[in-house]
Amino acid sequence: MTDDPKSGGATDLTHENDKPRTRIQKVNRKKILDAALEVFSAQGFRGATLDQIAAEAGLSKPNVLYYFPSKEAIHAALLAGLLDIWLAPLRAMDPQGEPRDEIMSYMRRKLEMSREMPRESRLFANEVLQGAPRIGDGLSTDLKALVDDKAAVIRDWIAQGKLAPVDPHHLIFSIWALTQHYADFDVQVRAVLGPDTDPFDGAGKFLDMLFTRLLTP
Amino acid sequence: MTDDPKSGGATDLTHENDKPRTRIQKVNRKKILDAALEVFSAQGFRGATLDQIAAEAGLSKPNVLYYFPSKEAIHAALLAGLLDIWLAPLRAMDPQGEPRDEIMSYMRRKLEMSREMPRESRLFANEVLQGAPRIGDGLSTDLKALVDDKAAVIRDWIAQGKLAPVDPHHLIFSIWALTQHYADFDVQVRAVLGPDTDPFDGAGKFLDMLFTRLLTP
DNA sequence: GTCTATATTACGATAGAC
DNA sequence: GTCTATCGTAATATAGAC
Repeated sequence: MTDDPKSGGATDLTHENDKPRTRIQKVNRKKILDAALEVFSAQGFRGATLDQIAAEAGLSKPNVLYYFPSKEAIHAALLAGLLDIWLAPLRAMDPQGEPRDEIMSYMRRKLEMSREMPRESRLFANEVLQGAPRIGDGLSTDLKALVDDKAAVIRDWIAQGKLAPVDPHHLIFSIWALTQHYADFDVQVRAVLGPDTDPFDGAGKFLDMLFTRLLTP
Repeated sequence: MTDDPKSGGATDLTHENDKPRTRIQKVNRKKILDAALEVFSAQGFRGATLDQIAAEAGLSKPNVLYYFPSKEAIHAALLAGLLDIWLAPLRAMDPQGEPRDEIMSYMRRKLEMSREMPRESRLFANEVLQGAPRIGDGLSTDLKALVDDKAAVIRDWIAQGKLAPVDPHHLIFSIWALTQHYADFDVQVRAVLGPDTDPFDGAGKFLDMLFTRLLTP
């Protein structure tokens, strides 16, 4: 890995720029957060142990706690940026754009995130499924505000006859449900399809057809 | 929520008739399983504690372990019947019936289960989300067999021009995803819709429209 | 910064009185 | 059948040497 302080891919939840850090601090924090994402997303918060995270990160347990004050803090650091990353594609929906293109693009981008970032999806699913104890406020403030905003946009589009009349909120829920399902229920989907079928290939075609039919006036 | 020993209808996972038991055994086993469903579905297996289950059941912890040999055994008892209950509506899909009616009825019954049995839905979601460590085999055997069977039925219907051409497996996945979302992500849905809107009313209308449009040739 | 050793609690499960 | 008391373990977190 080359020096590259400004780097940070799509999956970067590390907030490495929040505070000044030495190089080794950045590297180790990143190792820990990646390991924690692996373990928390697969086991949930309570199911995960610091031993597992330390092993996955290739560090000793006390060393992990040298970089983060507690298990809770590691989890919080992961969740902190997640909602923003998760909602970026919805935020990008352009009121000036062509309605069906905008919605189809959103859906496709969301499905792509399920394929590329299944651990993040499952981390989020674990949190919400258990009542969102550590992210709950963000749902009824930030999330609700954004969704209400975009729902109003969709409502306008419908009023202008550019979309079939559908409930905007439930339209958005349906995109979440259908795309995240392929990340969150991955084992079930693969168990049903068998080992030789890629779930996302079929999902892409199916969801294209579904939303085309749903949205065409 | 924990009392009411005489109740017990659609949600009965207790298998009370498996072995002969005295009346008090039946009552207490049922209390424990209901409490365990409450706690496991909200916290996941590892997040749940016997203390919580015992408190919810109104029994002491050792008394809980008098009726079940271990925490694991309580969880297993809950999961044992769950897959069957969960798939009963799909099993009921009739190859002789009118295709769109059959699929619409399946979807509606599944949405109704999300409304009436959200805890069971979340218990299942927790299990699958974490890789189905305790139910995995059932997915690639029983579940796959049933879904493949019904997928063949749907394929026939399509070949006869009675349905729009859609991938049968992904059609079934879409029903699961869209209906279970309202149980599994309940807190999120309610946070977005606000306290005065019933998610399931809107969901029923929306999903009726969605699947009607999808399935009409 | 990193480690070994350890303090401390929480939890699953058992013993044994009643 | 039910309870109090308790054992043993595993998990979070800290102390302190290097």
